[in-house]
Amino acid sequence: MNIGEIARRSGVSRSTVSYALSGKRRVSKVTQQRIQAVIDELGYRPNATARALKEGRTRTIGLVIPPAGRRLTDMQLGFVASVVDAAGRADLDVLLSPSGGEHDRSFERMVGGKRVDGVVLMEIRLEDDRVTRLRQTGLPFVGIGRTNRPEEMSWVDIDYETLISRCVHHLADLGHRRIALVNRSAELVAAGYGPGHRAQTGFARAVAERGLDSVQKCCADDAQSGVACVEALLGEHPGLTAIATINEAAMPGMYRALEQAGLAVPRDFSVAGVAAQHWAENLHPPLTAADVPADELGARAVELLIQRIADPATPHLNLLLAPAISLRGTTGPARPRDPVS
Amino acid sequence: MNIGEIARRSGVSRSTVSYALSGKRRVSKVTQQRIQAVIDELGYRPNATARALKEGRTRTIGLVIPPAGRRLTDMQLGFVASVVDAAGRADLDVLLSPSGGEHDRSFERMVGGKRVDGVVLMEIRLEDDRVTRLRQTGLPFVGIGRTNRPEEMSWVDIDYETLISRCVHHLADLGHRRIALVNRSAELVAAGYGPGHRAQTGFARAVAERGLDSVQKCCADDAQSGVACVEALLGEHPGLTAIATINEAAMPGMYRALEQAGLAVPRDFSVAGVAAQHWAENLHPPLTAADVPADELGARAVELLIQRIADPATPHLNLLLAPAISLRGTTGPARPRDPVS
DNA sequence: TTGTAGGCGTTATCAC
DNA sequence: GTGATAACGCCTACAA
Repeated sequence: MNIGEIARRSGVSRSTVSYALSGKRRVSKVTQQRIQAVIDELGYRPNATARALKEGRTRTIGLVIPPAGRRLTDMQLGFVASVVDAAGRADLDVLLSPSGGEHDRSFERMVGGKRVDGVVLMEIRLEDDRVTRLRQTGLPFVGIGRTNRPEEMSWVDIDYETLISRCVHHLADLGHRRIALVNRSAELVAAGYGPGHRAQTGFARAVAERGLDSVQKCCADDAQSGVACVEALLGEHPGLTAIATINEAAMPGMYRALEQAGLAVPRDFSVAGVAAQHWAENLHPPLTAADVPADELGARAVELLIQRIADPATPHLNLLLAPAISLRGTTGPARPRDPVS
Repeated sequence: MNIGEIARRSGVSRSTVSYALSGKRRVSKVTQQRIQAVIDELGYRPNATARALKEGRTRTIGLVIPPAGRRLTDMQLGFVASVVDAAGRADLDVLLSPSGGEHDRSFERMVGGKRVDGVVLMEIRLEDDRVTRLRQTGLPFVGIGRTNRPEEMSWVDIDYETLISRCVHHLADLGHRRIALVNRSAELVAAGYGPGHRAQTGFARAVAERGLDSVQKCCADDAQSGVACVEALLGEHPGLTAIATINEAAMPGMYRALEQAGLAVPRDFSVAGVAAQHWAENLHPPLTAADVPADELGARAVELLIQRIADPATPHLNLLLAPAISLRGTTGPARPRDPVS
């Protein structure tokens, strides 16, 4: 079932059918109707592959997500959902590539094989081979996140450095003197994951500015690791009264460990973080956090990408968000731990 | 940059380059190396679109997920992850289509435009237009879930009817006489969502077999709705001592409502359900539940699909899983509520 | 061992 | 207002 068959049955040429469909050339009303009748009868739809070959574009964007095996955080999920949603609104399809490091087969198929018109890249590292590869091919792409040389690409990102710094200042304002940073997983940070490093930077800066005692810890992205992490922190640092974190997925476990240690939040212990708005609101208790508008970010990334696809010569655009901290009741005045009971 | 360019620079014909690449014909060592050198130098990769057009297949499968706007449950997420993972292992790419009802544009592009070699369908309804459409086009597809006429398609599914029935029997064995079923959202059930209906059936059957008092309630897929749902149940049914549920996403809220009502689990109130294994284990407290192996299910769906793509005449295969209930401590002997305090 | 040529299904240019 | 025809880039009979 192809355009030739429709043409034959309608008694016209293939080009006429094509034009009847696209409207790029006037077609007489009668032939138009005759063609439409045949199309409806046979349920014909143009072959997208042939069209893509002819037009030189696939009307598809690639979405590179963290590699298989790792569970997506709520924020990442929000990115994916909003990218897919925004693409759909623009009648673009989304091809998924779960790939992390270099030489990933699905990534290479997508990029090398020109399967997509552009790419949205998630979980970018400070040095990122995928960015290098994409720049080399000239395929339009937009990062949700950025590398060490952000001026070389288009991206949207969260200003983790500023946000974690604000968390620390907020906690310091409440009188906390010993604060811990709970980061993402050690592997991720070791691999040069941007937010992990920038959170460290912002934390270190704010802690220095306020002259606080501090400790940093990496923690895998799950509840159990959150429990272990906080247990360790409490054990090793008796004076600790507050945590700042960018690790959403570990939060439920962190709460649990505090509870089991007999520490009430925010009476005995404060927690502030950076998290997807939806997630922060639905935690129990709701987390005082810089609310990352994950949905908006994905949509903006797609907008930028569509722009770059339309005109690859567009200068690179960036969007660095530093959403305000929403107070939700997990932070309060510092109170020494282990009071003489 | 195409195969002709490589051929020209290597001083051979296009077919020789093609054969050098595919290995389907012997090529002398010297030409082989000359060609390879040029390819490496220019970084040539065959155009996937052209290849797809020629070969009549795209090496891509479609994955139809619940429509945008709704958040995926942990189980659905597990399906997506395992489908993507399994597809990747078979060097297949995954095209995403978030579409629910009928006449969805992205679904129609995917199916009508022959953008994929086969489709994995999620969240199937008892009567499902997408299934009708796929059957009509003849495109191979596999459901994660099944319609009213399961013999007409290939699918993998969870036997919610049996599992909820087992939950009820388990609770009845513990002495519970008044049990509630917390279902998925009213919209989903009204739309003919299979698991919702089959859970009702299994619940009704088991309740009748054991002569129990019962109540069924729909609940949206989020924590807040879980709170509201359980509050309503406790208020309207003072004798209630146990809940059976298939609503993962509402679980945290259900726990919270019980806690706020002063009911300890499992001492004062029991909960059993059907949930992704990963989710049940990580709830706090871990949920006594029939552990759905979401990862396996997605992988099996892809296996079936690959089989159907290879040979569309394969008879339909099914896989109906009824995993055992893992006791994790949210169910215990019935104890009357509102004891004279 | 290599080259020639046709065709996958579509769009768009040119001609009538 | 409509038709013939040449691409798009690749694969693969068929020929040499």
